[in-house]
Amino acid sequence: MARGNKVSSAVIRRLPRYYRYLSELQNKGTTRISSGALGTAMGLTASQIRQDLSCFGEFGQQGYGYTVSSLREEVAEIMGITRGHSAIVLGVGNLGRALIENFPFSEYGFQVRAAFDVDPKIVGSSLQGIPVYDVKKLGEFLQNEPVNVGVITVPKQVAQKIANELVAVGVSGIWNFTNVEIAVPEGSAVVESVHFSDSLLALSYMISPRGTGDDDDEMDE
Amino acid sequence: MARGNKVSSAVIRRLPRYYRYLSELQNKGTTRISSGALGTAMGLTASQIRQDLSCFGEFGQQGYGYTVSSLREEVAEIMGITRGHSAIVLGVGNLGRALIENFPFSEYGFQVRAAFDVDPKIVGSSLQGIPVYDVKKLGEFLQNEPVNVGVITVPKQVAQKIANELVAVGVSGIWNFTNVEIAVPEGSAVVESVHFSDSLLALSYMISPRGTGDDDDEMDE
DNA sequence: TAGATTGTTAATCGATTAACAATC
DNA sequence: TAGATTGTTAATCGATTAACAATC
Repeated sequence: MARGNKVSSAVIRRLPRYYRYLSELQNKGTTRISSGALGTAMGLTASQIRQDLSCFGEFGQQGYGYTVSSLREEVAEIMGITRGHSAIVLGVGNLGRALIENFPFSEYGFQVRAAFDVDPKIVGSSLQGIPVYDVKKLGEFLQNEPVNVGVITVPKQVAQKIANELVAVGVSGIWNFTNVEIAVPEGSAVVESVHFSDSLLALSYMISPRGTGDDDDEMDE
Repeated sequence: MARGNKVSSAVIRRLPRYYRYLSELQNKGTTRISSGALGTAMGLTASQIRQDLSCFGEFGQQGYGYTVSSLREEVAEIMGITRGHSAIVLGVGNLGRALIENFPFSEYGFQVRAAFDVDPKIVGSSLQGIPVYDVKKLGEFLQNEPVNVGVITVPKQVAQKIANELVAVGVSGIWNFTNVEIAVPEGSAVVESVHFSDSLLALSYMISPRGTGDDDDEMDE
């Protein structure tokens, strides 16, 4: 077990996929699986799966494989799902509202504590039981109730400004949905961005006659 | 110039970022840039940038660097922005509506032709001038007006079903926003997924005490 | 026990970085 | 011309795959 070593970004990005497949297997009633079978299902090699898991410990049994439910729980633990994260949503436009109303934060261990906006028409209301406050009250709110993650769904013009405020009060993660690169001081918060446009442009490349791409089959299909 | 070779996924994923930075530089009025300066701005090495670009041609000039506007155009061309893609949106819930109303498809060369839903309350209406049809009319619509990309924002239970219909009528790309893996027959359509949950779970890992991660600084900041 | 499958070490492959001749 | 910077080839680094002893 090569624990303690730095875990590469490639491995971190595969963890949620493992979790997704393991959850699916569990729902189907499958109780055990080998690295070989999981690899076939996911389009990865058995070697890679065993290598990936070995970053975190020993979860299998020789001659048997892995118990689906317990491996799933281990992966959940590794990713920090059980850590009881709290979050706030900055910007209750279409996207912010879509996330609050439809995205199952709690399934991933996050509790949304509040949302913030500038529009007086929605400030004071609540969505799914989550109160919407004036963004001016952000600092005040965070002083009383520290949160781990800020979800940025504001217009891109104010994204960096909001990020600065979040960093100032010591948020540890920023989940950024705007199409700009958020800059934070070295070692302050971690920024994870969902860049819709990057994704669409990659797709555009891949469907353009010349760029059928080599890989990527490894992802889909 | 190593043209004609297969372009790796890593390179394809960086193209949109190049485009983003070049657009920003252009907006700032910067007319020329060297691979060194661009690398510093983006957190990449000059070598990598030159290596990446060399997959597609020669765009610079020794002793000078690159002309921002023309490199930007070249990258746009490479990604297929100028190709005049058309798209339809499947599912006009919160997220579908958020995309239609806020995401600048046209900026990336996509024209949204129609949206589809099952809800009789919205079927027949239009958003931003885009008509919402009954999903039953999907096949009929596509016969008369072929589109390149289907954007899937339906509930995940029906995602695969919709994907099958899209593939059946020969769509070349699927932009999937549901939290499931879409399966398509080998060599039919390209699937590009925006997995919100994968992103949030990666963030969860990174903010969890043990998993401050090694890399990723290479991405943010 | 025999067969299966793990965790890990070694080999391979690919991607990133460094170096440098060409040249604007 | 001298300095800067490209495109490309070679060197390094890291990630994936293969192999295999350990063992359930």
